[in-house]
Amino acid sequence: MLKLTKKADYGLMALKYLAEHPETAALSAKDIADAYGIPAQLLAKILQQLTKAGLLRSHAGMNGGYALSREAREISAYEVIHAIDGPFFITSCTKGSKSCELTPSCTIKEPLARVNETIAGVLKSISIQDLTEQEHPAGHAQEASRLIFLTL
Amino acid sequence: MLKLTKKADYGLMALKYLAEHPETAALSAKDIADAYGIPAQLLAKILQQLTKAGLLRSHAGMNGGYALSREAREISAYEVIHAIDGPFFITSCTKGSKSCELTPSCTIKEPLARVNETIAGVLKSISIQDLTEQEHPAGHAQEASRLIFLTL
DNA sequence: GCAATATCCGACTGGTTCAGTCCGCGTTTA
DNA sequence: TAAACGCGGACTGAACCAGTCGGATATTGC
Repeated sequence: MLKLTKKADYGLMALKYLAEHPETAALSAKDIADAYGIPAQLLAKILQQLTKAGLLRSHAGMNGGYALSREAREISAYEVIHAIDGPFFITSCTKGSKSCELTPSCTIKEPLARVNETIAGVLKSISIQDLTEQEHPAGHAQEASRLIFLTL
Repeated sequence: MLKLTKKADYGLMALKYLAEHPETAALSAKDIADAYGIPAQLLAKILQQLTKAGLLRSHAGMNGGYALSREAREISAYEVIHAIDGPFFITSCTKGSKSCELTPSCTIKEPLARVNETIAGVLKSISIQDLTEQEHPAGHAQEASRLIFLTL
């Protein structure tokens, strides 16, 4: 449970790959898929979703492909996941669902909603750029999580 | 995506209910299920899992049922979720899986593993007791998440 | 213009997981 | 002894995920 779908994984990998190859004008879905050994057609659909969400710019035709629409530092992991898997909620019933109004049961939801926001905040603080800096050099992400642990 | 299973939800609700009724020696699965309007047989299985995990104490026979095996403050949401849904990982391939060793693809995993730990840390910091204090009175959880947002 | 290379998009399938149910067994107490 | 309760395996239907197929459209190079 609580795991990313493979699609979201692939999406993050693809964006990271694009961030690592800024010199090329555009990379095709097949290029990226081959680099990681993932199904090309599946990745293609994912990249289409990311394009529709405005995270990528696409270009059809020969030598076409995809490129980041913003700087890698300006794209958060949260945006990627959200674009692919849709809005996520830890609570199984979102506000407005009937199942919870009938039974005044879910007093649990309030604290969990706060957890949800916390997780979203963490994901928003991590950029594609952070993913490319696989080594320790005190990126945003690492500092943040260290601080979090100190405060808990 | 990234949502708790209903089972985990039910488990948290049940523990919260038990924490709110410390005077009674034991509550049956049916009692709790009726209180929240959830399927009794399903809840029963969940409570059994929590018992096996050591979070609850069970007592068979008439007037039997379940009771917390520790103080509500000493039981974390993480333990409950872990007991019901098993260990969770954000990354789709855990360490040791073959699919990732073949392709040296997953340089993404390291940062995501850190996110995973962060989330686990947040869940560990929330106790059943915190769930019962639905109002604001500056419980652990709230303070923690406020600090997190400041640091990010 | 034509063919190759791309993105784009809907439909489909097989597999897995989740939610929930059924049923029989062991245990405790009145 | 019978009722109330926990225990645990097996099963079903529904939903979702991963991946594939097929075709339409756009762009480029020759």
